Amino acid sequence: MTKSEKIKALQGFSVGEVAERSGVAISTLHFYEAEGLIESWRNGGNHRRYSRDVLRRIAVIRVAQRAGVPLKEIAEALKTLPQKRTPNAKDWARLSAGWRGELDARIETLTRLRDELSGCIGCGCLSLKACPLRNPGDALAAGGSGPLLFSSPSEI
Amino acid sequence: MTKSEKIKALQGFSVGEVAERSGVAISTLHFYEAEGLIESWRNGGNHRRYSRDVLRRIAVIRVAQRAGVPLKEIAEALKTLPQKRTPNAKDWARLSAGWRGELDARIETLTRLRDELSGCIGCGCLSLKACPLRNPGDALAAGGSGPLLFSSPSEI
DNA sequence: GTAAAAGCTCAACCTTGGTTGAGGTCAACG
DNA sequence: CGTTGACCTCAACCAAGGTTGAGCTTTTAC
Repeated sequence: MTKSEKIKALQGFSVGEVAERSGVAISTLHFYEAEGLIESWRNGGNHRRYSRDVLRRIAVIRVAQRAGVPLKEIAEALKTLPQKRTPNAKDWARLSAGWRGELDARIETLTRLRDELSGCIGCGCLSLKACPLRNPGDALAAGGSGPLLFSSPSEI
Repeated sequence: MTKSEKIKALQGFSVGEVAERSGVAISTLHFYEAEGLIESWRNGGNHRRYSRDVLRRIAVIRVAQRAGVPLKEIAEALKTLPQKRTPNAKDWARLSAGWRGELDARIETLTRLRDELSGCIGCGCLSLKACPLRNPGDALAAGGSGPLLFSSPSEI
């Protein structure tokens, strides 16, 4: 860390600096703070100051969003990070591992849908009684009590 | 088709019947009609009447939604269906084939993200300079002019 | 020392995909 | 013929994830 970087670390980043370095709009940073996703303190003139850690936090938030995790869930996960010390690699890895499961599930759901869709392109999608798309696998597997798209195959 | 089914076909389904047979709320059917996704005519008392075709249309809409296609795009695609005759299996298959491409792309994006995330769980996600999650592959591949998450790897 | 740039708060607005409710009409059953 | 239940329209509301703008203060640069 250079001397000027040490000063930076003590004074903190301004909201504009964080926006530029993270690629996130200032309004989004305000929004994230209001939603409890990030934190800041204020300087004498009521301007926000951020610690260096906020950059990694924002990176994690954006990755989780890409994985399809809603902000509220991300906020919950971030609250499980240690408050006393700066989170380390292991802490971040724990969050990632949790989200990987959700991501796996989403990929599997979409992959199943794609396979069914592929089959139906060949068979005249949605026109045959046996079409799996008409009766989503999940609802069927759950015992048929789910909200079936069509109550009887003869409907179409 | 039984005799009563023939009468049904002439008179059309009521909105309540379509809701029950399709598993979609009445308010949603009104909404879909307002958005140009489905059509109806009116009986003497200004009540909506639907042709049997609407059921397949709704099935297709819901499948496309599951694939992540926004309603506006679905509406566009549905407008390419023949207006003169009842769409046949080939017509529906064409739409499905188009959406399959989008679905493929979404699956690939998520799969790449998962693989990167997996790597980072092992490596101490987001803490190392080489972490691919910090600099999404797409932006990099596009020539680096995209909105990079962090301008310099040394930021974190 | 002054002007521009950056920051502040708070409320309003945006899109997507619908749901809810008020106030009124239509239809079907007994 | 009356009373339910189904239907109508239109406007308001919801959640998520932000963006925009007005009006005011602070900081920075010349």
